[in-house]
Amino acid sequence: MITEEKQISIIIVEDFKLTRVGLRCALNANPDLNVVAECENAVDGIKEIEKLQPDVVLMDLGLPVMNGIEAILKIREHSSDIKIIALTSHDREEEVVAALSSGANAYCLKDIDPNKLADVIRDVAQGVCWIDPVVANLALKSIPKSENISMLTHQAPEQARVPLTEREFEVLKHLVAGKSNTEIAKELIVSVHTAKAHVCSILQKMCVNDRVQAAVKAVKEGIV
Amino acid sequence: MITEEKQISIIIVEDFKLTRVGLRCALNANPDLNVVAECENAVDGIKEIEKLQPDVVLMDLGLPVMNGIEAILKIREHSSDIKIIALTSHDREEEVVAALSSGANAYCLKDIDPNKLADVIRDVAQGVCWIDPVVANLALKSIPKSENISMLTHQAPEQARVPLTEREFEVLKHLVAGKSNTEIAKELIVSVHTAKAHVCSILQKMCVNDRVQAAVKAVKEGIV
DNA sequence: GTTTCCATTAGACAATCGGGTAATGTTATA
DNA sequence: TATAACATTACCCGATTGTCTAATGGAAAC
Repeated sequence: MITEEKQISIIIVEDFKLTRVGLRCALNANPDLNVVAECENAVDGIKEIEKLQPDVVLMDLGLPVMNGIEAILKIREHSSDIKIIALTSHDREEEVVAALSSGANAYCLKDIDPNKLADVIRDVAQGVCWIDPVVANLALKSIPKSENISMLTHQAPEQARVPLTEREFEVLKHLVAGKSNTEIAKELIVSVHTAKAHVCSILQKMCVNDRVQAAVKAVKEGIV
Repeated sequence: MITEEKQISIIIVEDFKLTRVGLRCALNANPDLNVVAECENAVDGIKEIEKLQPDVVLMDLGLPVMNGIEAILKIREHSSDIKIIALTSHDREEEVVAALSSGANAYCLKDIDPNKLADVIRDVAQGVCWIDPVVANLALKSIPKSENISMLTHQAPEQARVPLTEREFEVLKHLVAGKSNTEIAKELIVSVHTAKAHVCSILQKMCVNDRVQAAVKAVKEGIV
């Protein structure tokens, strides 16, 4: 599952220069990791991230002016593909939950072993959610008990979901962005008829009645 | 942080014998891992776990009779130290959330690379929370937005968002549910004109162009 | 080589949507 | 009391949506 055919590009956002340099050195010692930029504040960080589209962002939470959580929210407004590792030196509960619910994929304490951090980066680049032992319980506790656990305790009927095609998936992303059929068509350089056909197909496959339901379902299930 | 001075004891709970044997072989190939018991059902599994007090439990979720989630709940009644890795072959959303909220520390799909699984076990034994890429988004999405995220993000001045009225909030909920203006009107026992007026107002206040964007924004910001 | 799946295009149609403007009654708050 | 904010209703109109049927070409699977 975890393949490492090409380098993982990384941007570090961290206010302490010493930590920044330390991270870069430690990570660049790994041939498959490539620190493409370092930023000392969130504003620069967001700019660089939009420009360079890295695979992974190491985001310090304790930044001045705009803090890490705000930065994560900002990043998530535009991109959901970039993986974000929240870095911090302490373990305040609210911060853990806030970071993860804001869109961070992982949560590390700064005293992590550099080699371990490299491993985590590789994992997270593949989409893994990784949470430091010190705060893992906090994060897990914040997951609400499913109100219908009993439903699961005796097998729920699997509802054979029909998979979307690649093209439909593209259309869905635009749909979730709130674009009209006309706009989607323009974006994909096809006729409006095509866009409509795809949307129609998406609605049927997702078992929903209209594009709003499709968008909401897509967001809730994280398929964006 | 991750030290491996002594062996990690493991109990496997899995109904398919072939998978069980496969897991044991793969794991025992690692000198630091030690499979101390295998069980083909949850009842035996719980007994063995209580008796042997392993470091880590590999718990299949798709067990017959008493399924994995029930088993996890049972285990957690007595012990919180034992680390539980939920194993499954599919990726049903409810199951992911249910497993984690029931007390699992990690969630793996069965198609994981055996060596990777060994790594995960080492991590989880240290308390790490590890969630497979395929379902990581689902898990993270289920973490509720901290209501006081604004406390951590000294924002607010920039946005100056107009607050929705109670009525508009009601309408928004129906909108997110994918209902049409007509349906919303029926639900709230008002005329379609009223529903439209509210929707129009919602769109303006939320600074979006159409109901899809409003719905997506509402879901993403957790105001549903 | 045939069949199946997918992407593409088209026309037509009823239903719905979103934006105007405007009016009325209620309820707070100043 | 007066002013503001909100909920409510109404009409019009252009744009958009979702569904239908139907056809074509390419690619993959059998």
